[in-house]
Amino acid sequence: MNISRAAVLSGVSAKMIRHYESAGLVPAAARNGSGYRVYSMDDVHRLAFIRRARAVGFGTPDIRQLLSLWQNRRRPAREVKRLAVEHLAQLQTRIADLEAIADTLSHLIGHCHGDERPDCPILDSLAADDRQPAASASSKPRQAGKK
Amino acid sequence: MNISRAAVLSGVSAKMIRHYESAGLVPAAARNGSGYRVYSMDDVHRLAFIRRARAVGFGTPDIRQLLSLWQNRRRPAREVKRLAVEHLAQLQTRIADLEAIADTLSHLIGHCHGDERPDCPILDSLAADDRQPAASASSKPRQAGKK
DNA sequence: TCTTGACCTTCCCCTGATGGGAAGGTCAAG
DNA sequence: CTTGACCTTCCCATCAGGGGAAGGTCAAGA
Repeated sequence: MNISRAAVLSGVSAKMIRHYESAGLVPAAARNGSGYRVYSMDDVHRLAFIRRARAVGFGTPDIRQLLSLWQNRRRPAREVKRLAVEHLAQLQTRIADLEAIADTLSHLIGHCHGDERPDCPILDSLAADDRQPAASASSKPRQAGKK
Repeated sequence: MNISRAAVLSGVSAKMIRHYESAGLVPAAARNGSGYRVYSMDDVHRLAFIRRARAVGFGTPDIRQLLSLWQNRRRPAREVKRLAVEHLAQLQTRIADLEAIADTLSHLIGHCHGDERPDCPILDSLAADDRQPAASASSKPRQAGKK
């Protein structure tokens, strides 16, 4: 089958199929006489696997490893679990970071009256000096020797 | 002062100061006789404002608007609050998405024994067929007329 | 005065996943 | 043969940065 059919069956756009090929996530597709890429159902399954792995947030290097573990009949489940646990930890870190930002923001929003008046704690907070005065050095101290 | 001093005082790297200039977030800096960029404390404050806005996750277009609201003495706080509320909503959407992914992943992890055996529900789930069979069409139905 | 090295400039490439679009070749139906 | 749906490769853009090269400028010390 051609690439667009493989795209429909796998749920991965033709654009991304070519991209995964150039990124080495999938082996270079076979070609027919006119240079068109030709796919088998095995290829489609592999692409769908990639789509699902991406849907749970795995990045290219992780997916590469997952694919090779998937191919290998004798893989230990331990390896797969380790990858997943690491990835989950990263996700949780990102979530916590975003939550901290959201908390800050909603705090600011709660203090802003939000009417016609120009005074606004949100802007005030963005404009506030949050860095300590950096000791001395008046203008251009052309470092005597930094590192 | 030169760009590296402005970078230290504002907490924005010299690289990013140039980037913000080319992106139009800050007006083109004044130049001295040799073409070096020259900054005032006003410029530094503006850069620090950008840094803080980025720290709460605002993107370039939002920051552009926040800066112009900040400059304008007669702005209504309403405008600022609206931007912040919109941005918060986007943050919460992203957080919810990530949490859904994390939940899925931790569910899978919980079902994986993670030892030497090769059977692994994580890989099984990534390999599982999750798309309905797409009706018919056997091979290459070269569309008679799609859209 | 010359040397040195810290600083400045512009320009280009990289990230990661994805899409848009152009230029040009192929194929099948009418 | 024409048409248009499909395929190919290549380049560009996103976002918020960072890395680094090539080359000009400046100030301090010998």
